[in-house]
Amino acid sequence: MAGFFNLPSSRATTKKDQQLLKKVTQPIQDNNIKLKGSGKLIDRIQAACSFVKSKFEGKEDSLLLIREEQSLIDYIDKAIENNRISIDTETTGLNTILDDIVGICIHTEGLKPAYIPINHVSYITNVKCNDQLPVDFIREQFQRLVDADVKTYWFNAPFDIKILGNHVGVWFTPYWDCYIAAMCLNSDEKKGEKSLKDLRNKYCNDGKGEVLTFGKLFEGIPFNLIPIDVAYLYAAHDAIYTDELADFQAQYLEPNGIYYESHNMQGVSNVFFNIEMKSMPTFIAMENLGTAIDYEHAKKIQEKYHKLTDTMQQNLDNVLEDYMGQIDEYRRSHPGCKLSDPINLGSTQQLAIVLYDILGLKSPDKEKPRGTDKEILEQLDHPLCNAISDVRKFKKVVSTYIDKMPEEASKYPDKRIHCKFNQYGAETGRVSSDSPNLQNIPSRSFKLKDGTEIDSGHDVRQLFTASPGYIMLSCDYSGQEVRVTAHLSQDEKMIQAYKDGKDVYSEIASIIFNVPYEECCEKRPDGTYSKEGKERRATAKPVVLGILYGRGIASIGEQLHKNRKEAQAIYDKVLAKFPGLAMFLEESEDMAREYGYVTTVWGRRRQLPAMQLPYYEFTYKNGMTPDFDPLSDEETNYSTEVPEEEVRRLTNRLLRCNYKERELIKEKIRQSGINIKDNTGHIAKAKREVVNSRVQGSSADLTKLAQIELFNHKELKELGFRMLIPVHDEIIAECPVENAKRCAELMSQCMINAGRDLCVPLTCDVELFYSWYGESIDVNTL
DNA sequence: CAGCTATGCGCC
DNA sequence: AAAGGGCGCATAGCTG
Repeated sequence: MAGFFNLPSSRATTKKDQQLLKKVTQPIQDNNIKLKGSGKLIDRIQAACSFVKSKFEGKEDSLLLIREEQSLIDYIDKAIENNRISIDTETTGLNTILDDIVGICIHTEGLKPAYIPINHVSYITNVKCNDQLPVDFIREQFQRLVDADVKTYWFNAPFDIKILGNHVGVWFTPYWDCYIAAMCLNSDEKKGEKSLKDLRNKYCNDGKGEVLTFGKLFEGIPFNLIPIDVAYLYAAHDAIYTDELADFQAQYLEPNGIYYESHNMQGVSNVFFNIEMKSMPTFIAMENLGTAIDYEHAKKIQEKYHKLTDTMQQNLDNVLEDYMGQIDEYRRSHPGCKLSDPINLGSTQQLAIVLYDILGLKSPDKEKPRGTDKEILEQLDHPLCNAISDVRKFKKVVSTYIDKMPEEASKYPDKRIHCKFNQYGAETGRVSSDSPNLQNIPSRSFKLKDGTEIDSGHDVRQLFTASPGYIMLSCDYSGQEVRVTAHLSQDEKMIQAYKDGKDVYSEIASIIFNVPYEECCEKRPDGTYSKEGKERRATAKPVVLGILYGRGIASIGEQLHKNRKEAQAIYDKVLAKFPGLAMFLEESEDMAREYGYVTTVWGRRRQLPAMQLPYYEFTYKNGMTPDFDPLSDEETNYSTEVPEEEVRRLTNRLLRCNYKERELIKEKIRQSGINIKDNTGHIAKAKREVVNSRVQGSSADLTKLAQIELFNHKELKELGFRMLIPVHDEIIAECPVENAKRCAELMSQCMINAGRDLCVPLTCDVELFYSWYGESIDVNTL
């Protein structure tokens, strides 16, 4: 294995290399790969091939190409014996359902990394290449790994697992995903530098070899067109990189790892193995199953919303008519201005010109003098702004949801919508979703300027429907984040409130509105529904979350329509009522400052390096200290380092003065030959992230634990229960209609059980629908 | 032409 | 002085 990395330099350092690289990275002129005459593509393939071959000359024997049955059998035997294998797939694209598998890279200790070609096609004849093992045989062999429960190592496991599942027919349960491990170990891994190669170079390369940088080589060339004898040279790396990276990570994450104890990795290891790796199959299952779409309903609302969009656009055009004179006038007097012809009010730049330069309006938001967001448009309350607001709302909902969802689903043979869940989508540990994002589907209605209410929440959500014979279940944690906060803070009053079956949002609403607790609940003590109570609670909710996420007093006041003083009083009163909460806010900050990270209930970490930065950093310009002597030979003479004492003095001076003075003092310091790096902004942001990360991260942990519980529940499985979409504190699922009652009970029970480690009770609300957010079905009527 | 950023906005 | 956190996506507009 060590010898494998003694490769010749893979960087395009020679002139010839550079020319070759340039050639192969030229854009493809003709994307129609079926066309034999697509000369450009053929040129690029040939160029890429000769480049790879020249780089690997003489090294072909360090890699194994598996084209015979016995060869694969032997390899699988060895992997079973080792109880470990790394797997990586090569495909024609990134869609695990629509694209196809091209080959598989595997590696196990004691054998060379190997490549199994499956679907390579000659780029000249467009005919499938010879000597590729049949898929049925590969399935049989890989199934042996599954049956023997061999530990499988991957990078971005869900992708490869779905590819192998959908196109080879074998479903793996992953043991180790290096990507997820990397995020658990350092959630701060820089964006865009999270690829296998990036991470492997960062942590395993120790300068012992150059980076293989021909990742771009095959960009735009479908991998199945790369000749096998070239493909295997390139492809077999990934499995071995996976191994290297996993070995590095295991030093921290495996209980017998050398850094496990010394770095207190118990919590992180728990999150990796018992939350992340265990919940991974739940995401894989949801992505592959997808969600049914109600195409009839889609057609109906498409008609309705397109028509209304046209009406709104027409209305805007009419209003605009009145101002065309002024606009044309401006065009004449400002040649070369950015107004297009015809004018595009969807452009924020052009709209700003109209509002602020032509109409002479003044932004109500001092921070955004040329802002055009909905708050500003609303406050301007100008006929043009009002018309634009209406158009925007419709365009958003039509383009992002109503037109998009059916279109997205139609791509798939099963006509269901298959999004992607990014299990570690947020640095806090939250899941995100894309292609399409199913976690931001409208849930509320919006109002038009004329007062008409458009119920986009119901209209759009009902696009998502239960499979035939099934019914949808939606179950959400009530007050998930605040309950988690009660546990994290160990605030006795909060805990007691929950133990008494009270709602903390309502408790805080009673402080804000200065009315008894009972008048701040959605339901009165007699069980009847209270509109005012619900509203008060609903007002308190963002205030509570605001406090948790470091929202400023002024901003809280704004939301409550109170002045700064009143808002401060409310803030103080809330913290006085829950002293443990106040302490939690402080202690979390201390934790971040001391360790550089904060933790969740279950041990997840989020790195916040800004918390350990000094407020200001100073360096002497040009490395010249004030006593710089150009004739001196002493090296210290060139130091850029400002003495500690001086740093302290300057920092104090900057911190103590007010905002106005600060810029002046900064300028003075600069003039004295010192550069200033101001970290106060980063630190302030990190301070706000501190508490949020703990609360949001713990909530994410809890929801993932719930998914695990639901997925592995034997009875639920037998009842045909299956999850569809997790939406942060809520899980959408479906089950056969006849099992609805039992599934609803179990669903709620599982989700509550998932939080058994918390010191507060949890409550979950289940609802049943035939379509998401459609008419609520009473279990007893089924 | 793709790929990037800025702005705005949907959700929890 | 004032500052809410976490996402993904559509559109406009710029760049290479």
